[in-house]
Amino acid sequence: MVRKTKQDAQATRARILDTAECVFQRKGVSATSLQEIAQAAGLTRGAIYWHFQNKADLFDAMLQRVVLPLECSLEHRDADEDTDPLVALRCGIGDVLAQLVRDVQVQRVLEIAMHKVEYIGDMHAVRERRIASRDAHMLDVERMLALAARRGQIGAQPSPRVAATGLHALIDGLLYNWMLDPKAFDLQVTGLQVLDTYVRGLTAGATAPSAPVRMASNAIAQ
Amino acid sequence: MVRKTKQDAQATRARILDTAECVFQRKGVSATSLQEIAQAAGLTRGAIYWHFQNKADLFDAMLQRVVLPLECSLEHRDADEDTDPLVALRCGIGDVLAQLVRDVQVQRVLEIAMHKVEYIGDMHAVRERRIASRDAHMLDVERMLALAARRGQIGAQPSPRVAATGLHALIDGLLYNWMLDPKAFDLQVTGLQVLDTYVRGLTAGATAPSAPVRMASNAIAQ
DNA sequence: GTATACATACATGCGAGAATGTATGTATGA
DNA sequence: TCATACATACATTCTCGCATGTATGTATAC
Repeated sequence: MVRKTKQDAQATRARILDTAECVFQRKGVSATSLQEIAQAAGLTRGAIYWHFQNKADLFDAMLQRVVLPLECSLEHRDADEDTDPLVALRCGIGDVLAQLVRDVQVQRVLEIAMHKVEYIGDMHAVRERRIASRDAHMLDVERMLALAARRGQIGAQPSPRVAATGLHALIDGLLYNWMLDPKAFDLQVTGLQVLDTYVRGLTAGATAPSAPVRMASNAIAQ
Repeated sequence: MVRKTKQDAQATRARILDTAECVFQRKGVSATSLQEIAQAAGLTRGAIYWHFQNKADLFDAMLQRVVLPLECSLEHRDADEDTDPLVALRCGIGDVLAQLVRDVQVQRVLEIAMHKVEYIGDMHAVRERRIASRDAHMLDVERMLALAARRGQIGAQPSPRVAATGLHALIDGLLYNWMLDPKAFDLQVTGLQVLDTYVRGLTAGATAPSAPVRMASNAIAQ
């Protein structure tokens, strides 16, 4: 083949990532050779080794491409502090669920990250970043729950940290099980119902009368 | 080496499984060769091929050895129908958490099953059984929640199915995150607190006055 | 009791393939 | 002309599955 312009090269890079997503999802990360990805993308291994150091680097880039926007949308939600923290929380999570339901690419990458990769060796760095990302997100949630507690919207009984841990576990578990079998339940509907149930458990020990949070602003599209 | 008695052979088989657990945990399933397991166990590949058909068969046996007792303890809980279903639910989950905290072997296998294996190809059968097991357990939980709803202990608002899905997701997420970083939180304490919060969210819509379920019978051992 | 026959419980050796990383070739845009 | 963007070729290293070897337990016959 011939040398391309920089835009063409970026397109090639994107094509490699797109192809890798599909092959990884189908065969798992460790069972997929770079040769397979290259062939499926209509290239050779040389192209992959030009754009990425090795398979771990490729996997990392693939993950970042999807996860970064997702995290940004969450952090953006946390920004507004004048609004009701419980409403903000519900909206943020609702957005993530909605995005996941509608975006097939996010589904692919999340399925790979949860069920089609072994976090060892080269992937250890990826695992570390996963933990860091989780901690950051949990700190945000914890901060919002602490604010809600100060406002008397929820009780102080489970500490904000514990409450945040549970909330995060609930969402993680939902995603985990939905990825395992997407037709087992409706992620958006069930997810919001379950989330509301958990939050209702938190508001049970509230000092202030709890305003009905449900169905605030997350219209279930389509 | 020489031929052993049947008991010796069973010991060899167990040693292979024990060794496989450790190596799988350290290096991941797909990156572990049977040669490594054999060498770590002080044997050769011949021994492994005698006891197991291949790596998938070995992995399956390893999983069954730990999961089966765990499932039995859960189903045993579900048997008593005359007691309070919510109490029974809490005790059952509390038992599982306690067992997980105290048994290092269960921790190893669960970590492997969650983070160190890719569910594709040969492992697909394992994944299917994982789904089946989850469905069975969720049916049990759903049945108990339906009973609690009929008794007016919890509201009918989230259907038993949705409530069970959330409950299962909550536990799954807790285990998943704890396995990712065991020192992030105390599984037993946080787990029960979070579980109580969720159940409190269910009881919020109850018709009958809810008896305090907390601290019923799950003393946190040790 | 013991000799025989067979199954058991491994060890060892071999062949074939496949994946990785690197080194090198090559044609083009700038 | 030179760096870029790939393709191609090569050497090395594993791994798997099978086939075969071997020595012992075990049951049965006599």
